[in-house]
Amino acid sequence: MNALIRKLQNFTSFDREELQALEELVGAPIRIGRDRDVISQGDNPTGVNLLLEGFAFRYKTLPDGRRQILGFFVPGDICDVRVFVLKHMDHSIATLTDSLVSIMPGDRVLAVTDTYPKIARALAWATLVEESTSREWLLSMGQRSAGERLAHIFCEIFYRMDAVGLATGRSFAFPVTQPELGEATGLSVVHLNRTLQELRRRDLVRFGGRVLTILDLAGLEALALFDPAYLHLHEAASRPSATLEDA
Amino acid sequence: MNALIRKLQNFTSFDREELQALEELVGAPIRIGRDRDVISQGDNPTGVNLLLEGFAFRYKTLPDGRRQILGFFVPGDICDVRVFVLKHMDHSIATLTDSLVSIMPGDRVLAVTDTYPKIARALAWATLVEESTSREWLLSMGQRSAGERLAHIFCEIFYRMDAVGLATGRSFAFPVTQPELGEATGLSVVHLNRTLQELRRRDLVRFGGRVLTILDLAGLEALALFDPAYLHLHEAASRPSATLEDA
DNA sequence: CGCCCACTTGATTAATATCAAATACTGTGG
DNA sequence: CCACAGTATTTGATATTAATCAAGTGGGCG
Repeated sequence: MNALIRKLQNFTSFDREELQALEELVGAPIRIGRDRDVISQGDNPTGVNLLLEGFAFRYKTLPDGRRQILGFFVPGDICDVRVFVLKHMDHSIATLTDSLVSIMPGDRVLAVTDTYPKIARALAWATLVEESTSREWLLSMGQRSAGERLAHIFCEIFYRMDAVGLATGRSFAFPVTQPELGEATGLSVVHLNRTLQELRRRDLVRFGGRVLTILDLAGLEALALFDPAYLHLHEAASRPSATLEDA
Repeated sequence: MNALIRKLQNFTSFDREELQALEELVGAPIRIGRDRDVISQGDNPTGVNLLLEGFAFRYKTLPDGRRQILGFFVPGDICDVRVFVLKHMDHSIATLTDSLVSIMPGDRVLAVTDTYPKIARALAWATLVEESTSREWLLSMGQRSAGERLAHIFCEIFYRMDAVGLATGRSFAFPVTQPELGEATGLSVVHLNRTLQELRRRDLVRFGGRVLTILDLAGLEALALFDPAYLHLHEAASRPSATLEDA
């Protein structure tokens, strides 16, 4: 079963027919090497990108080269379902590792969401969760200290990896380098390194060789002021009023 | 003509029937006083909020009281069309001044978007612009210095006010206090104040008495590394492939 | 009048960036 | 397998940015 389905099942459950439709939505996967753009700022988006395997991130740059990582993609994540409406991408998406990406043709997505309202709603949920995550990052950048910020990212990735079944206990692949973590937290590499060492020294995490292990989840969450509510996991969609899947 | 229509016309044009439908979508306005929540974190969203008059902002708080302003609303802005899908608001929206807000019932929005695909697409555009803005803010918080950040917010608000016809030359109402600007930029009040004084000293802006005047737009944009592309203004939607208004 | 803010200034401290350099690690060509 | 180049990680020293502390001014409002 693919990671997208697994992820959407955090929101709702699907019957056999819906599962079939979702499976068929995912087209031929494309292999993309490490550190390559999946789609670049300025491009005219033609399809909906889905990350099947590997890791990726969204980023934006300033004309002088400064780069900010806006969020990470783990398997099952979608690069914005309605990206079509705009003529030009206002940011880029790049791989962190060799990845398997599927480009879902827009008309196919449209057909499936027209036929299966529950799928439409689940995709809308995925988009809203991403927006919510982006808001939480903004809160982090503006108000959390370096240590809180880093701890918060670690907590988030853990919950997200766990939600798609990719965590082994409290350990999981997180193939990000320290320069990249610096760009995600808005810290210089040097300061990020020292901040990370502090988390290690406090026995909160182990991080090295592309694997992150959370040694003390409660402690890490407390430091980060982490509240998983913003990820909207396990929100069974039972509200009849939640029918606005198409706006 | 209301500000919502004016705003959506940055994306597309409407015929008489569509204009009528849009007018009817906007229900009885509700007056809300200054510094009050329009909707609060944890609330179950019941309708789509539209700001007709006044100013508001989206914010999120940490348990210890630190608050981050995530973005500003100017007249015509919508507080996320698909907010229904989620059970609980993950952030709050509050007024900056006495405001006029209309709550559009979800089923009415649904009916109109079902009947008028162009309206559906325009609303999707509005949502995507907001997400794009949120990403630009994240870039600002992570990579721009204090001065660049403040200049960038000033540029953004100017373009947005201008787009809904609320700027007089390069002057417009921006009734935000310095403590609030501090929460928007992630700076302490003291540092924000000094940063603002620096912009004044360089004759880039005049700001006081709730009115912002941009004295040197080119200079302010250069300092902020501002590129209005992320606001996706004047993007006439002519692409036939842009039919995914409902996902 | 008196209080609560908003705004401002100065002094000091804390957080973070920058500069410089050494050590490891990774993949590549020979 | 080894040498090498290019990163990534780490450390120390210093500079810059921004927060905090403290206090004073001024406006709006009950």
